[in-house]
Amino acid sequence: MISKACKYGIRAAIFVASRQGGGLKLNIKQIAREVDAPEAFTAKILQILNKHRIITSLKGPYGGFFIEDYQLEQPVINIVNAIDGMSVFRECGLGLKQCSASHPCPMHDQYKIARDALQSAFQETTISQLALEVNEGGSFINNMVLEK
Amino acid sequence: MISKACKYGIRAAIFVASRQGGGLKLNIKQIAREVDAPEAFTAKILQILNKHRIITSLKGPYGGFFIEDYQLEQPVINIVNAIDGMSVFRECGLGLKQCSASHPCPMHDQYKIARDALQSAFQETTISQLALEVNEGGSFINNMVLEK
DNA sequence: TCTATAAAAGATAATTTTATCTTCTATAGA
DNA sequence: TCTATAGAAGATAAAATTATCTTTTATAGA
Repeated sequence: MISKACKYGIRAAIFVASRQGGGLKLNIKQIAREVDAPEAFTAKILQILNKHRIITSLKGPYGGFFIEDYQLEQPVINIVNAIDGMSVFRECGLGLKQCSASHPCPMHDQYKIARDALQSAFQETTISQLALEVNEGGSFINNMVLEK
Repeated sequence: MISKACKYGIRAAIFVASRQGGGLKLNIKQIAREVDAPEAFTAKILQILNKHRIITSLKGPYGGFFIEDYQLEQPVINIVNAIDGMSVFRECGLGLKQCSASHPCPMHDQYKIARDALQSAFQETTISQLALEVNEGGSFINNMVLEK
């Protein structure tokens, strides 16, 4: 579907957004811990997100990651695009190099429905919406802690 | 989304189905060529499909792969299940280990729509339907040959 | 029974993705 | 200006997936 890196990236961006405000900055260690992602790998992903201006980073003491107001209203698909690219939303369900309405694979129509639904899901949802949901306690960006 | 192996497998099964009848058997070389898949890898995949009784194989001279009548009406999801398993249709869109209506990730509802659409696409389509489409010339299971 | 054929099984290799580790750079504050 | 902090960049490693190669097994026909 989408890569693990991309999923970590979305969770990380949501977390940063959920803590936005008051000049607060988050460091890699915190972010990785809170979204249950490997630290060094998360650092790489945050780097990409910063380059694509999805979040913002500042080096040095008191530095870290944060999200600016204008970045909050971006659709989640921007994160997918930054990390995986947009090809998932164009690729053939049966792996053909060219597959379109004019030269379709036999599952083209059915698959397109699912692929378009996926694209809409990411396109129509903003980072701030997800952060809000998490802050309201209705949803989660880390794994459940299992009771013993 | 689904693995390359699985896509090769679906294309191969459709091809075998499209040539079904008259006791005709197809060998690995032909199948791989016709569906534009690497030969040795296709052999492995056909092995899996045979084990799961999605297609049938016979060793030895005049042997090869074919599909029996009862196998033709199977939904394509059986192929996905044989090669990739059913987890794609259950997994969280943001990669959480547990994600459900009661402990959802913030994209749960939107993602579920796409994931369910994908499952339906594979569940509601049979191998014979796709083979028929290919035989009628309306769709393709190999890459277009580009004119020079 | 022997031989040729074709798939199955097993071993190995290449590639991609995920993950980690080390060094470099920017920045704040003393 | 010096030092400590924290991200960026680069190199390396581990794991998973894709792909290939070799050997074994089953089978039809001579």
